[in-house]
Amino acid sequence: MTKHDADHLHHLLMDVVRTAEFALMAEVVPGRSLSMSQLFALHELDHHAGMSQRELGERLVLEKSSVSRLVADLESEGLLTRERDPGNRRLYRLEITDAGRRLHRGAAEVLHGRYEGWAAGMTAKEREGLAVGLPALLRVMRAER
Amino acid sequence: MTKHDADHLHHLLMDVVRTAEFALMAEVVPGRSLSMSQLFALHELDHHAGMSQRELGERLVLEKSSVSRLVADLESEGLLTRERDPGNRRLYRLEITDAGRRLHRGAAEVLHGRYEGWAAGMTAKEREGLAVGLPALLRVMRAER
DNA sequence: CTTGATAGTTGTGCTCTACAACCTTTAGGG
DNA sequence: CCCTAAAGGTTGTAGAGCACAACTATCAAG
Repeated sequence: MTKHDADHLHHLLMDVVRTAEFALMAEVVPGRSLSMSQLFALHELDHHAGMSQRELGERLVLEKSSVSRLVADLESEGLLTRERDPGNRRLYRLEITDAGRRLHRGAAEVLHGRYEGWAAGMTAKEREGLAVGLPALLRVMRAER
Repeated sequence: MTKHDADHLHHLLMDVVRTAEFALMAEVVPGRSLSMSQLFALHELDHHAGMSQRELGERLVLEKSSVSRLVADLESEGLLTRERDPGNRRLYRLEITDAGRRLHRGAAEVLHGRYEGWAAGMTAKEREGLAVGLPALLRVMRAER
């Protein structure tokens, strides 16, 4: 990897982070405004029901106080439920509600459409490159820590 | 592109945004704490001297008031200079200072090292995929808007 | 029963940002 | 020439999103 390559990647990555944040989050659900963390939380809960707040915080890389408020908001909007675990009443069991699931699926739908638009603008080689490269990038970025 | 592919990309992209933000910004400069926008601004100014604040704002996708404060901070830290354009005294000509350049180069150095670590953990195919896929992704995400 | 750990909550403050209202400088008709 | 409108910036203000610290409640183990 040459110095130029590294500089190139530097610029690319920062650009992707900035741009993707806009592109991903812009009006994902008509009417309602969802933050990245909220959307991510619903996504996690749709896939792994029964998580505790601590567990959710670990996945989202958020401090427990932030999770507490995040979850309280989602609950007050009826997107998830909190119930104390009978076997260990210190922790909550978080469950996504039907409304939450609908919202998440709806958002996924919108994003899906957005991806299709993007994919249509790329060559097969480029799509293939992303499919191979992005998971690898995640793998090594995570390993680093 | 199948539905599964889209869902996969959805997850991937959100993950990359979250993870990269951490990986990119963590302690880039020992001692000093630089925000993403600050770092990006220095990067732009190191490459394109003499920009106005409006121009910088366009590149960073920031409102002019945000740019105003961002730039004022960097100036007060001696990382850039502002001088009114003699030909049009409404606008500033922003110039990165030596200190700013050193800071930016130092950060780039650190990031460079980080990239090398990451690159070492990837196969040639994966690196190639990123080099082809990321610019394409940026291209289509930008076109969309 | 006490002590310490675990899960979560609340108070507080910081950073980053946008929006609106404002000032200054410039450019273009009348 | 003015006068008006636009362009570039600044400041007041407010909101989102987050972390840290101090607190409460529950549990586990000696």
